[in-house]
Amino acid sequence: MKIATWNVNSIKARLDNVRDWLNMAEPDVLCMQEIKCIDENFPVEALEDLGYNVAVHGQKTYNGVAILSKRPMEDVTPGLPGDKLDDQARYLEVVVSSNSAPVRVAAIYLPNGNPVHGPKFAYKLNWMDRLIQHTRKLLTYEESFVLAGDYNVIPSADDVHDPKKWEADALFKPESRAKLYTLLNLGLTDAFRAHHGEPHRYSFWNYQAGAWPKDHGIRIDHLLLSPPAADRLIDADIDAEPRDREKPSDHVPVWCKLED
DNA sequence: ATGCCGGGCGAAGCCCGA
Repeated sequence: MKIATWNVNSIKARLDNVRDWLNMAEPDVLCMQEIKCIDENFPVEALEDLGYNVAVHGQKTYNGVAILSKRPMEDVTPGLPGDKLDDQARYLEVVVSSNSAPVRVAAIYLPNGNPVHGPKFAYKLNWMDRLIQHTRKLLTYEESFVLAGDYNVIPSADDVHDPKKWEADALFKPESRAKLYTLLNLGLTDAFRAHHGEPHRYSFWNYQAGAWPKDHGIRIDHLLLSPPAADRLIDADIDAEPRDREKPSDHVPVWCKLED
């Protein structure tokens, strides 16, 4: 089962690119972030025509996540628990059926957190605390799950072209990285890193300053696997090809393959 | 380069992203 994550930066602006990639890569599941539309405006029919079931948790203008799955989805649950006042659409969880054990899949759009001196950074760290708490609960089920998304956290200096330039940024601040490590240290596996030790592989390149042709990127899109899912991990990679297309997203898809 | 692109909103120019 191939499971992918991609911050598409507006599904309306990216529909053609998304369709092309789905046809080429043929993932069983795609978690999308920053769809930037309300549920009613999500192109459900266009994606159903490609053979996908669709689950959407959108909002107007900003954020928004969605999950496409060729297999049936159950227990579709929008929203990260832990703060009833949080109205930002950044989390969607489903259970995807499989030939063996089903896989719980979450689409995650973790807050950016900049600027670091202010409420946005506090919101990011609090959101990560909620994700850690929720993950603790999921782990008690002892099942396969994949937390897939735009984490807006650079794990290490190997995951950024110029660590110095990013050291004061919310994506690379020690506080953000510490929370990511706390999450990983619960027993999760970074699917890409499990298959790739090489440094300087990126999932995001800024639109500005020729970041893509100069390969000035960062790795911030991750698939984090529970122990039973990690036992089923066959392969994982970043597919940078869509960044070279016309009207690209600034992020590219990251995927993993699990035994069915 | 704390805004160089790019998208939403809405119909100009601001907000936001990472």
